[in-house]
Order: sequence, then structure tokens, then C-alpha cells
Amino acid sequence: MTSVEAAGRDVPVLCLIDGSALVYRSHYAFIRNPLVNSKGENVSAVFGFIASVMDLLDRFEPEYIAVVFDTPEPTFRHKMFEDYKATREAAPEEMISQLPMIRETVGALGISVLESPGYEADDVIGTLTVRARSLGVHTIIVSGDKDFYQLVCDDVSIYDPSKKVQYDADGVVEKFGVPPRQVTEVLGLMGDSSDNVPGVPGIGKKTAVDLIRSFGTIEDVLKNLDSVSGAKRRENLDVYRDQAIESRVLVTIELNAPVDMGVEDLSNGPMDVARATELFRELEFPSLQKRLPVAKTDSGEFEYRMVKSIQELDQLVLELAQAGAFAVDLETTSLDPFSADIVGVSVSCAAQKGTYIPVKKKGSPGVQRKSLLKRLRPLLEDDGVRKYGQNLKYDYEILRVHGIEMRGMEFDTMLASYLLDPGRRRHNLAALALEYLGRSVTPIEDLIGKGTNQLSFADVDVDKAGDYACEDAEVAYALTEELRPELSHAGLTPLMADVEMPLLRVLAHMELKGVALDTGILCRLGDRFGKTIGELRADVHELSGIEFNLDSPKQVSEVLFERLGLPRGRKTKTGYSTDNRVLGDLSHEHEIARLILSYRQLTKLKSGYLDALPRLVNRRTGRVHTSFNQAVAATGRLSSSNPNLQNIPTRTVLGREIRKAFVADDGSILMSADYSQIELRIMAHISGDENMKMAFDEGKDLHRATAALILEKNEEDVEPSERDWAKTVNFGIMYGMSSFGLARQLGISNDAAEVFIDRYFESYPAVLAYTERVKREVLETGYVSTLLGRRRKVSGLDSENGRIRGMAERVAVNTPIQGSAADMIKVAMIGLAQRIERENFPCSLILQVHDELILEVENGAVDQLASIVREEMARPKGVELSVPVVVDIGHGNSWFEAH
DNA sequence: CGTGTCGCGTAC
DNA sequence: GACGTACGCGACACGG
Repeated sequence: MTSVEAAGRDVPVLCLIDGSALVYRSHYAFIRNPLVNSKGENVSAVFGFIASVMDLLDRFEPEYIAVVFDTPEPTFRHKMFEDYKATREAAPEEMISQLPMIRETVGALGISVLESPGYEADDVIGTLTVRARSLGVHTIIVSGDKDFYQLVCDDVSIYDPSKKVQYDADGVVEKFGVPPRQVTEVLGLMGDSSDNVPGVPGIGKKTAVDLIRSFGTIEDVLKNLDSVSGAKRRENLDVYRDQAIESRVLVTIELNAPVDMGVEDLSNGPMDVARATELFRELEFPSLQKRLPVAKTDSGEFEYRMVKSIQELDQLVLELAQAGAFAVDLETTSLDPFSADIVGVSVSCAAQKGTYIPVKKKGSPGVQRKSLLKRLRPLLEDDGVRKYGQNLKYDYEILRVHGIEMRGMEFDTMLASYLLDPGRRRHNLAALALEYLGRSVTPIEDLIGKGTNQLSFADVDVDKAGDYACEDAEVAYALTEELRPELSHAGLTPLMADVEMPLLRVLAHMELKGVALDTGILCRLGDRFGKTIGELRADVHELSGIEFNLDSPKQVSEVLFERLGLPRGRKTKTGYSTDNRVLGDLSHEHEIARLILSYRQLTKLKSGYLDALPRLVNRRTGRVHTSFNQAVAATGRLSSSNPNLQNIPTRTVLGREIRKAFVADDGSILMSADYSQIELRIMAHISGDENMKMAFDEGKDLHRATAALILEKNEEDVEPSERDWAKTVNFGIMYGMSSFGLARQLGISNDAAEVFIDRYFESYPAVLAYTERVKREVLETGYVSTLLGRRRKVSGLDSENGRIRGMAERVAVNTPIQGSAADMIKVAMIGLAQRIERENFPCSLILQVHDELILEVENGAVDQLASIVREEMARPKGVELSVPVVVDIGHGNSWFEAH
């Protein structure tokens, strides 16, 4: 419909954005549901504005573009007519405060910002349209304001960003009723209430258009008053004739405003992609970030090569050996190392340089996989040639499946980032490149797409794959150079070199080994549970007299609290809670609560374990291979996923049954070794509390001893319930629990809980001192540390907000304890794996559950292994506690029996 | 139809 | 609000 589209791209385009109007529109578009980032800032206007601007860039691909703002200074219109815009309300502060960010982001997108004191944006825009016209440039004015209709002609059109409609001269007639040259005439008569332009009383849009269509101009209307219908209308036109003329001046856009920029100064771009990416990250606009082009670093700076022959590969191997260190990255067809085919290998032995060796396939360059691996093997297996990489555990596993043992792994960028700031969310290459190098890297989705119809990496065009792969290796190299000194500066080099890097290999072996699962057991258990679940569901529906989705907490809450009118408990964000605690209380009121609890327990076990685990048995190995994530938990712990084998039930009789399905191969057994109360022992060690240390020294039951101290009675007189209370307090203190939380947990009054806590700290005074010490440490240094010097930043301890401060306190108190326990078991794992390997012992580590190690061992070696495990766990090298460390060891045919 | 968030529950 | 660290399920809301 528009002249621009008709004209195709023969004519250059200038986009002029009515900035102030767009800010308003963007801000109020979200007024009911403001966009607030995690810092609590309202960023609605920034988001709406920038999203609209990016739409424009996509839609019009303009050669020239500028955002034009009004200025706060009075304009010539105010001087002429003092009431001009007098009824405007002041802009809201939370919108005004977004203006600097909008300007900055617009700047990063390579777009000029214009304003002219004493003139409105309209005048600057009008003036530029004239200049553009003389240069043969078509102007698109981006605004919803009808005032702009007057500027429309063959070379000027309007684009309304909220309606996404473009108007040419015909469009204006259709929309407004008169052609552009008569727009000011109509506006002069009808006025504009938003700008407080008076016009003529009693004449609105419809009448004004009728009059101007009949007569042509305001003067013509006034000359022919006799022909105007309506006595009152004639009178008003007569009385307010000067006001009409004056209004027309007010609405007429100035075409000669002082604008010091020419159209040629308003070229679109270049975009500062790195800066824009950074801003979008700060603002938390991932959706906009995705729309940015990938940062193009000056390609002259980078040297990405592709190896296309054996001869070139031999040359490369020499180069890498000469360099003594290189970053390596494998491109494969799968994340599962057992089914992953190697598509190519990229390496980098200098920043800004990368080489890709594609595996040969029909019709494209490369080297046969067999000869590729053969040529690289000596280099990869050479301990003296240092390897860098991002998540080397993966590359190590792939190579190992292909018969290559990568040695000399020295620096994993993911782990380095994790040690530097274990609290950060992502340690992926893209995030690190952005953070430490200020670079954006090509996302893999750009090559293989996303969602269901993802390509295999093998199907990616080899040149594109090469660029991507070279970049990954090269970025890993550059990051290594960047992160190594940072690690050293933070005193984290030993932790990296002696713990995390060696552990990487241990974890890889555990993942590759996997654990055998007797799916028959799970299947039978699943059938049994399924029947009971069906019965429970029927009973609940019967009792409530309605069929509903028992899996929906929302519907459960409706049935319990509305239909059955049971007493409501706590509220959640979305309604009334139906969790275990609430249902437990309700079970005295109504039988249905008990049934729902049973239903919940069984469905949880069935969907979460019985049904889920068999699906994750690897087709090739017949075993389950979890991932042990080394850079996730902020305290230094590992985590486990796909499946999570660190949350297999044990606390309930029914749940524990699942452990019977975790079994050993024929001729072997499972051995479980777990630390007894390791975190409390570490708390005793770190705090140095004499009473607590003494209890451990004397081999006492710490919970019983604690109860005796608090209650001032003999240990043998402590009741089982009293021991349970003490146990709750012991753990509660470690987690920074408040008297409120303790009261809730124990079902006692707040005052009673406070007394407990006071008595606890009187019994263990150094523990209280410890909590004070870590808080002071955070205030002084900003972080807390574990026994091995692992650091975690803690923020919020100085917050005004009690909730945030409380959270920070708990993190500060808990992290050194949880983290030191993690340090300890990691060191034990490394020592144990080393001995097993060196002594060629017929066993493997297979699982770690925070304070427990599970091994699979051949029948004959059980007793000998038990003593090795105990030694390595009780006295991990470099971690010595001032209290005894007790390790409980059991074994059996299944995990259930090993406990 | 895929993606993100919430409530909930499992582990240590 | 009120106990630290994880992972993952089903439901639900949202957006293309």
C-alpha cells in the first residue's frame, strides 16, 4: 500500500523516530504489568523502546536513522501561546529515569540521537524531511501523532509503531479525511486537547473535516460563514477566528529549525554489538539479545584455518607439540559420549588463532577419523603437552570411548570460572567470553537450529562448522590466558591444580562406568504402586464427591478448602498451600488428607524414579550414566543430573525399596562408605569449640551430648524425643535457622525456641563466635572461604532488607561448612582413585552423594578395599581436622544392602 | 507445540 | 520471611 514498498529499495530510506512519544507509549504499554529486572528496576520503557527500534531496523533496513527527542526548554510555541501544553502532566519519575539507559542503548545500536533546544521533535523531524527530500531520500516518520500527517508526500510517509501501519498521502486521506496539505487547517479548527491547543469551541474532528473539505482553508471557511450550517457554530467561528488562526500556527511543523546534523550524518550503524550485548545482559533482555547479530570482530585480526589433508595435519601436530600447550574442542553428533560420533576437532595454541580438522565425509574436505585420531593420539596422550578447554570432562570422555587417554589436562575454563565465582549462574563459553573477553560467540543454534528439528552437527556446512569450532577452541585459549592470572591472584591455583582438574578425570571415569540397574525390580514396584495409586485416587474422588486432577495443587486446594470447607493453612504465591505439613495437620480433620498424602508419596516415587530411571538406561552399556556437574553448586558440592542419583529415596521404608534396583555386576558387590556427621565435625573443627570437639573426641553421640548440655542432665537420662530436638537444633544452627524456624520445625513456641538456641550457644560458645566471625569476614572481604580456600562471594549482609540480610547471613554461616565437606570428599575421591589405579585394584568408584561414596568391587577384594577407602576418606591429603573423622562402610548386592 | 515458572518433594 | 545446597516432576501460562 505504500510508496516505499512500491519503490522497492531503489530509494534510500531515513527513519526518524519521535523519541519522546515512543518512550511514553512503551512505558504505558506495560503499566498494568511493568517489566522489572532482578535489581527491582522498572525497565518497561527501555524494553518497549528498544524492541520497537529493532523492529524498525528489521522492517525497513534504513540507510539512515535517528531518534529525535523533545527538550525540556520552552519552545517558540510556548512563547507565542503561554497555555501551550499547559495541561500536560509531568512525566512519571520511573519513566524519566530510564531515559539515560535508552539513549545509551540506542547509541550502542549505532543510531544517532537528536534534539534542538527551543524546538520540538516535530520541528527537527520536519526540517530533516525537507533535507532528505532534496537528497532523494525517502523519510519514514515513526510516530502515532496525527500532527505528522501534514508532512506526508511522495517522499515522506508515516509509520505508526503501535498499529504497525504505514501511511502515505492516500493513507492520510483515508485515515484523517483530508490530504496532507489540509491537515493543519483541520487541526487548527478542531484544536488538540493533549497539547492544549484550543481550536474553535464546538468544533470537533468531524465538523472540522467537513468544513475544510467544503471550503479548503480556515480563511475560506471564515469568508463563507454564511454557508456554514448551525447558528451557534457560525457564531463560534466568528468569535474565535483569531484563535483558529493561532491554533493553526501552533500545529504547523517548522521546516527550518536549527538542526546541525545533515541526513548524511545519520547513517545507520555501525552497531557496537559487544556493548549492546553487555547492556542487554545488564537490563536482562535475553529476547532482545537474541536478535542482535553476532559480534563481528575485525576478521583481519583472526586467523581461522582448516586442515584438509594428512600433510597439513602432520604439520599442525608439530606446531602444537612445539607450542607445548593448546586448547582443544571436539565437535560431535551427540552429548552422550557413547553414541557421539566425532565430526571434527579444533585446536588453538595462540589467542586469535584456531584450526579445525574436519572428519572427512563424502564431497567435503577433511581427514578420515581413523587417521585423524592416529595422528593426534601421541599429542593428546603426552602428559608434557598441556591441554586447555571448556568442560574438558566431555572431550576426555569422547576420546576415551575412542580409545585415547587424554593426559596433561591443565586448565578447564569452566572450572576456573566456577572457582572464581561459584555463585554465578552460567559458566558456559558464551557467558565467559562476554564477561572476560567482551566478545560474543556464535551460538550453536545458529548452526544446528533449535527445538525439535535440530540438525546434527554432522550436517552443518563444513566451512560454517569450521568457523564455529575454531572460535570455540580459540576462545578457550584466550580465556585460559585471561583466567589463569585471576585464579592465581585469588589464591585458587592449588585448588584448581590439585583438586578440580584431577577430579575432572575421576568424575569422567565414574560417569563412563555408570551403575547397573535391575529394571525388573523397578517395574514390579511400579505396577504395585500403580494399583495402589488408582485405588487412592478413586477413594479421594469418592470422599470429595468430585472427579478432579489430584496432581494439581490448585485443584486439590479448591476441593479441600472450598468444596469441603477444611481450615486453610499457609498461603503460597498462587493460593493456599497443600504441602505435606498442611495435609499432615488436616489428617486429623478429614481422612481425605491422609489419602492425598499417600497418593502424593506414591506418585512421586513412581513418576520420579520407578518410571524415569529405566528410561535412562543406556542402550549401549545397559547401565545408567549420570552426569556429575562440577560447576553448579555454589558451595563447591557436586550435583548430579540425567538422572539425579543424589536424591534417591532413603528416608521412608517404601522409598528405600528403590535402592534395591541399584545393583552390582555378577561377581562384584556394591560398597558404600559414608562420613558420619561430617558437617558437624567440620563445624567443631572450624569453630574450635572445645565442648563440641570433646564430644567427638570421646566418640559420643553428638545429638545426645547436645541434648544433655542444653538440658543440663546426664546423657543417659536424655529421652529419645529430646535427642531428636537436639538433632534439629544442631542442623538448624548449621543452616542459620532462626528461632522462628526452629519453633515451626519443633512445633514449640517462639520463646521456647529462643531459649533452646540461647542454651545451645552457651553450651557451644565458639560456635556463636564462628557465626560472628564469618559475618565479619564477609563485611571485610566480601566472601567466605572453605578449608581449602574455595571462595564464595556473599552479598546482602549490609542490606536494609531483613529478608535479604538474613539470607546472606545463612549463606555466610553455611558455606564454609558445606563447602569444606565438599573439599574433603573431593580430595578423598582423587586419592582413592589414584590408589585404585596405581594398585590396579579390581574396583571402580561409581557414585558420590555428598558425604557418601559408592564403589563396585569384585568379590575377592572387598575387605582390602574397605581399608583403603577408610584411609583415603578419613585422612584426605591436605585436609586435617582437629576432631576424629569417622567413616561407616557397608557392602551388599545392592545399594539397599550396602547401607 | 515448545519454553519458562511454580509448587512440591526427594537427597545431603 | 523465617533452613543451607541441589534436580526434576506435573501443571499451567505464555508465545509463535
